Amino acid sequence: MTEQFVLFPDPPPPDLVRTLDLSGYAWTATNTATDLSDVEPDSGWTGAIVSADADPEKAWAICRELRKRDVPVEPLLLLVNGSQLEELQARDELFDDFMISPFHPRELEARLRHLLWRVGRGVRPDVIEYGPLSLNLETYQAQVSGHPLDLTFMEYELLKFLASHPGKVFTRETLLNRVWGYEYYGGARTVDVHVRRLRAKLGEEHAHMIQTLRSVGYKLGQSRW
Amino acid sequence: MTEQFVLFPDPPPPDLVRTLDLSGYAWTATNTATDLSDVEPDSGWTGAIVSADADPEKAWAICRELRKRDVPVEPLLLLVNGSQLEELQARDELFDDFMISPFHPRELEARLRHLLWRVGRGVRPDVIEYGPLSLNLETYQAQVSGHPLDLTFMEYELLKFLASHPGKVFTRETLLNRVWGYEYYGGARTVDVHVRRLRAKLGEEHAHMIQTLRSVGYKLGQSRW
DNA sequence: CACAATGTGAACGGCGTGTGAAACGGCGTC
DNA sequence: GACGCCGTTTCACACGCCGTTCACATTGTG
Repeated sequence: MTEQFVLFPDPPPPDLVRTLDLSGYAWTATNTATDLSDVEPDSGWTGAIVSADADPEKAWAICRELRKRDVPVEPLLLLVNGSQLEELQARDELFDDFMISPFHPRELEARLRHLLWRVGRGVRPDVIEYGPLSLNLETYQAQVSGHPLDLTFMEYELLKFLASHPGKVFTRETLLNRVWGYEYYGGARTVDVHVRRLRAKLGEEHAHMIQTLRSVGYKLGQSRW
Repeated sequence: MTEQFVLFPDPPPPDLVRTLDLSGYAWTATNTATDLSDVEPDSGWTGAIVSADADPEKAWAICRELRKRDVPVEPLLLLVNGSQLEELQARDELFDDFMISPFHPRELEARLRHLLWRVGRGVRPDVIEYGPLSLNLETYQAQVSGHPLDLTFMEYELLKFLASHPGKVFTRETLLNRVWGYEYYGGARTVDVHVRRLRAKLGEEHAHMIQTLRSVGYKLGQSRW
């Protein structure tokens, strides 16, 4: 119900308005980002759609304003015409997605839906996924490639922490601090045993997801470069 | 820098190939995700571009495969035609961005650039770079001109220290103190052996990056004067 | 040419890690 | 309160990597 988009400019492009209305999205148009706070809904803006068609310079300014707020407006969809594609370069941080106008109404719907899904996932991750691994944080269930894993509490916590930072290496010391707690005082070999059990439960096929870095620690998966 | 994209299907759409070639992106086409590991570059795939135009069902299957790997392929750009936009619904997790074909070559360029930028900044690049050399301090990965190096702990530490001060010459004594630790007491020739192994692993092409200064010590790279 | 410094190959051995099993401790049941 | 179960921690031992050292070859320098 409280889907409220910010639109630029005011008045917005007719085809944009038409599609939003048909899709059931509410919107508010503006020409200046400064006075946005006055009309901002309590739940915050759902996102922004900025058309750079008419006044590109001002559109970029609006984007910057929207991004500079205490709570940046996300997602931000940019509408450009074909000749403006080069302008996107070196401005990657100012928008989340873009679309070439004139556009297909269904494309706008699809992009908005996908953008909302993406930010929704980012803000409140109730599941952590990495490759074949999937951790449901609400139900404490874990599975690899569809097969559920019967993990104990500590095993789950360790795997969750590793999967939250894929590719990053953690020393046993760090793992003890972050997973077991700062007040924990015990042997570092405890980590080894839990890693061993995790590998066993991951199965031979996925055991290598947790890698050992000799005289350093452990990491889950690999990040490229 | 080896930018290597995975393309589906094989052969890929001609306009896609043409644009990628013109933009200077390397690519590999495939019809099955299973045999991808055989041709995967050492540095991993840069991303994937899946065309759902010809065979939508198989395209979705490919997307799932690419996402379920131990190292998920990211970013994944989906190519659809206008009538397939509805199929995107409820499949948000299978792609990062989509584009309607036929497409404007500049749009493809812009989307790829923005996608690469996004995934690139997603992981905070805590890396040391010097020339073709690149050290990821978080994952303890090292590579020269795209090829990963399989370094041991001490080799990595030594290379990291040298790369942190490019062009500067260090005596064996200094290296022992700074890399091995101040309390270390052992023969200085240990450094020589590690330098030798580093040179070997750097490959003949880059072995000269570590230079010997007779009766002084070692340095990495050239000091510019 | 002589000597020193460095490169090279190989071998030793310590130490980090994997592995199996036992001990510990909390918690619920009888 | 005694017992047993289960998750966790600790211990002991074996294995193999890899850091270190040595002997010898090669290169460079006065």
